[in-house]
Amino acid sequence: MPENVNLLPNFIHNAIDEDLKNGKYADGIHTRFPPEPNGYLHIGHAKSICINFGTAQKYNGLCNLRFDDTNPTKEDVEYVDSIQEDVKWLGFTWDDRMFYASNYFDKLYDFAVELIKRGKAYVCDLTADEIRQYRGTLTEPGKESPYRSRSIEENLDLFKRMKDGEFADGEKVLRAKIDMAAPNITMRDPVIYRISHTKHHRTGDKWCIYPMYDFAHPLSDAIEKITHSICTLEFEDHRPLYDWLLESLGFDSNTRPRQLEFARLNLTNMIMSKRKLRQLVEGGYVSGWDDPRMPTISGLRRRGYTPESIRNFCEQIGVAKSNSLVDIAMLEHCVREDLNKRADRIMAVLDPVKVVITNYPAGKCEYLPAENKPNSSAARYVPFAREIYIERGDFMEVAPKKFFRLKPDGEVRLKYAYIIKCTDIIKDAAGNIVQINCTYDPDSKRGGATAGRKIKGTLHWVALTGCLNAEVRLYDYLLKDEENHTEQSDFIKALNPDSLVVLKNCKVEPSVAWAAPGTKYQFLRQGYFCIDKDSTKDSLVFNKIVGLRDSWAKKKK
RNA sequence: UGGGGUAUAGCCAAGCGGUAAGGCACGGGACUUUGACUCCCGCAUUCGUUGGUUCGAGUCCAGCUACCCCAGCCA
Repeated sequence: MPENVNLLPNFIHNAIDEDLKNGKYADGIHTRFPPEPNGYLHIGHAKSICINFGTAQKYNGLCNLRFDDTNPTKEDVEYVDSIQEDVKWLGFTWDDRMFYASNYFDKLYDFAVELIKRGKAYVCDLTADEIRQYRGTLTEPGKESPYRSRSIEENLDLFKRMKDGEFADGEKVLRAKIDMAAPNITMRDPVIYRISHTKHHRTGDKWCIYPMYDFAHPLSDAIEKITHSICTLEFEDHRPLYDWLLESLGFDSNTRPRQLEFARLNLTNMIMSKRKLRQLVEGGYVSGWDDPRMPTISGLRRRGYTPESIRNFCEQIGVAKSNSLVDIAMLEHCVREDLNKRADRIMAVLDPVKVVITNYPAGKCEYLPAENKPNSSAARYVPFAREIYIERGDFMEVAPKKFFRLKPDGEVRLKYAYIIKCTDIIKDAAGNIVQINCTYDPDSKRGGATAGRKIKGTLHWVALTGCLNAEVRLYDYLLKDEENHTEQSDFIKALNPDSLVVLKNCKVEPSVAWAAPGTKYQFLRQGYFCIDKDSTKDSLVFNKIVGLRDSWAKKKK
């Protein structure tokens, strides 16, 4: 069952409504998500996926998954597998409609031949360098290739020989014959087929010529009967070519696909370019494509993000044409919102300091009932004993005015347990606090005579008895700067050196002992955490997904 | 003085000639055995700018400005 995405009203839907009103696309709306299998999908692709699948859903139409694999020098099967996994994980299905542009190579070849027959394409012998020179500049028109006026017969013959492998890479190309003086550079006789004696990951050695995106894409769309071909803004200049091709090959304007362009997603503090992400992986700056700091779908999944939260994020940011930089806080809000509803609450102490409750009997252990979730009556039992750990940051020897936590002679409530009072502290030779002694109020447990006493602060804790040792990995943004305007070459210098902090001495309550990797929890008062795939039952590893909102931390600033 | 786009709050973003939605962020308050959650309240006399049309303009027209994209045999 595909999940629903409820996109906000947007210009794409307005355009579709208009088309429908004008009697176009009477057979229904059909979109496609067309990744090139040359890298892992990231949150920006998630936006595109939600738009394409979400638009199809809204109009009771269909959305295909299509691998845009027209450049074998850059593509690999490793990526087609991960892309499928990621789209599925996000909650979408393509049923039996998974296609490859490479499936259409025969048809595409025939279309090219047809174009030649119609006098709208020619084989050009200019070198890549010469083509560039002939193209002109932004302000000056190009000039026509000397090969532009070859006869249809000669073009047909040459193109077939290109296909048959008679020429070396780069020796010849097939070009659309449009207008070398066009103000739009895309229309200055664009290359539509190039020679590349490269093995393709799907078609093997069958082909030594491969179609260019500008040729393959509109025709693949037409072959699949796509109605709305949604892509990003940088392809806006290519739309005239998209239309020119379909027009030139005689596709009916009432049913042929229409290209619509939206602004790609940018997020503050995030690296989104495929090339930079690859550089992070290959340079060892992160542990892989699924490093929890990566904006990849696999990274977010490992970090502990849920598909629901990502879909919801994509709904909330909207779809428009203005370049935007979305605050990462928006994404974080979406995970918190989702996890707040579903994550079990547990107690874990990340930076432990020992507390001894001096009037609590040695050797005694109580199992206290604790809620798992706000809306669940099911309870777990957490052991309580004379010696417990609390968070080092929850004690201050000299505390500021509004510090509701433990301080000398101060009282604090232990969540699910008793009210304790700090009586004295023990330090080592260097002056570090190694132990805090407290007394407890035996009647202050839930249901007890003094349970209702108003105590401002409540702390989480873990008893030494039965507690689990864990490693917790804390993540921060890969980029400290909100805006990522660094150049390709030096963005590495802008990386946050503290994006990963590993805590090895964390103490977790025993209830999580058998939890599987991927399980998400709220560590009370701290944030949401997820068991990492590196975790074993002997050594637990948690990823911090996102912290709880923290008005105290804000106040301290 | 090539072409194509985009400008509405700190960040996204609705708005389609009738008097500025919503979310995030932020600030204040209530509640609280999570300084969380939840709930209230506040947050654009004004829509890049200047003119024009109109009873009425963020919406229509003209000029100006700023920013983004395009000169791969990448997608």
